Amino acid sequence: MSAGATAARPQPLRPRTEAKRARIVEVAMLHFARQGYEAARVSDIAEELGIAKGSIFQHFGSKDGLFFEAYKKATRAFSPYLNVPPDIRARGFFAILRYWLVRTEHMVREDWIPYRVYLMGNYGTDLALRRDINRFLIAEDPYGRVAFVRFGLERGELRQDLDVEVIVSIIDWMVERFQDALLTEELDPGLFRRPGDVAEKKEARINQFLAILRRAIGK
Amino acid sequence: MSAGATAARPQPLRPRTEAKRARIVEVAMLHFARQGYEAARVSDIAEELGIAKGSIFQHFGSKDGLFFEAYKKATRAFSPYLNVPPDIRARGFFAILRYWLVRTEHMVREDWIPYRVYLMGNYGTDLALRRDINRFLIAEDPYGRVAFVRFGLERGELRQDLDVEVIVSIIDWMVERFQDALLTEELDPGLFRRPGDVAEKKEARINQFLAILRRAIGK
DNA sequence: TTTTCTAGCTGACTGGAGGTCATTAATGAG
DNA sequence: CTCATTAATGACCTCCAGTCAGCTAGAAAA
Repeated sequence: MSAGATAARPQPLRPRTEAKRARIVEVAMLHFARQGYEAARVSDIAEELGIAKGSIFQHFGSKDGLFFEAYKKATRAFSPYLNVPPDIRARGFFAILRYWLVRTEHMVREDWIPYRVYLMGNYGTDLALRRDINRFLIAEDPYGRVAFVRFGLERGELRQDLDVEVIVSIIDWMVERFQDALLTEELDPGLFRRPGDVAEKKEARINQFLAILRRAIGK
Repeated sequence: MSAGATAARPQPLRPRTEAKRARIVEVAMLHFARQGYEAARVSDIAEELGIAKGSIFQHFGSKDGLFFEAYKKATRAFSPYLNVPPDIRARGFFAILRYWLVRTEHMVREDWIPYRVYLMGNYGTDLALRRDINRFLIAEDPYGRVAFVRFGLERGELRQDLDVEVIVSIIDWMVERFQDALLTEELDPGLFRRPGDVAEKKEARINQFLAILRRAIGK
């Protein structure tokens, strides 16, 4: 455990080395996504790449370190909030949010590899790594959450009397809850009793969430 | 992995057996809390109890199974929402919530053993176990969240046009975020820049959260 | 009390995982 | 071509969850 992320690397690294690291992370992401953190085997990853297991440890220090890189790659693969079609953007903060909520489902299914790794990082790792992950999210803000909230504030759609962090936190929560619900459904369809009304219910949920959010943080 | 919780046990179990299970779970909780899931050793737990490691596996099937029992015990150790002094209760839903938010900090520090195990269950376990945990929370509702929300609805303090589940979900989120912030602070004091203003900031945060919540779900 | 039965306990054992390191190979600058 | 540095290898190590054949204690039956 202990994580500590990647080993320090002061020099800029040769390009070939960088390329190899990328290949390893790519395959690792797949294995983590398919099997979960525990069940993923470093030896399998090495075998699939046709390299020695030792190499992976040389590059990433530990399985934790490898996962952390995979997690970072996964989060970077997602589109920032403000990356939406111009017409949606023109309609403002809440329209953008709705756009992404509706999309979430597609993303979970289509782009499931980074998605699962991302979820594992949020829910499925030990507290030690979680700390590094928190740091990373604060430092990089990969989905441009802060910029998104600023956008809403500048357009006058959001209340001015709240800390930006608080608003960001609320957005996070909503999106996470939504993903969580989708994931749970996927893992355990029995939770949704009547399979017919899932779609409607989802639509209704989105509307409820957005309405709540408007009242909570909207002007 | 695979979890699957405890082995099936149709018979009611002898009292001595039940007592021993309880002792094991007790000690396990402590070890998990102190060392985290990964670092906790089943053999250490056995040694501390003066029993054979094999016995633990006989009782709980796996380390996962043991953790799940510890998690359940931890959650059951917490007080339900509605368990507050009468004068607080008389002041209604939001007063109760404030009461618990203010207490959270004490609880994290004083009652830290179940607390850490609880947090590990929420954040720090593999997705496989998370499914069991979700089921358990839905089935048992250990802190009486649903009853609490009903209380608020009956008093007319909450909007009638929202699903109970949605309100419960929002409450959960807020409490979790709060705990998370406290835990993060504990793990990494550097995140809070000026150490002096933490207390005030916390007070301010509680107020902000409650204000947001009132607008979001209050009548 | 004695015998029988069996749930529960034991602890040596295994398999397989992450991780190490001395050695070897590849790379690129001069 | 030479040499210094970086990367790759794979045999090896350690450690731990999980197993299992046999044993024990205590309750029920005789």
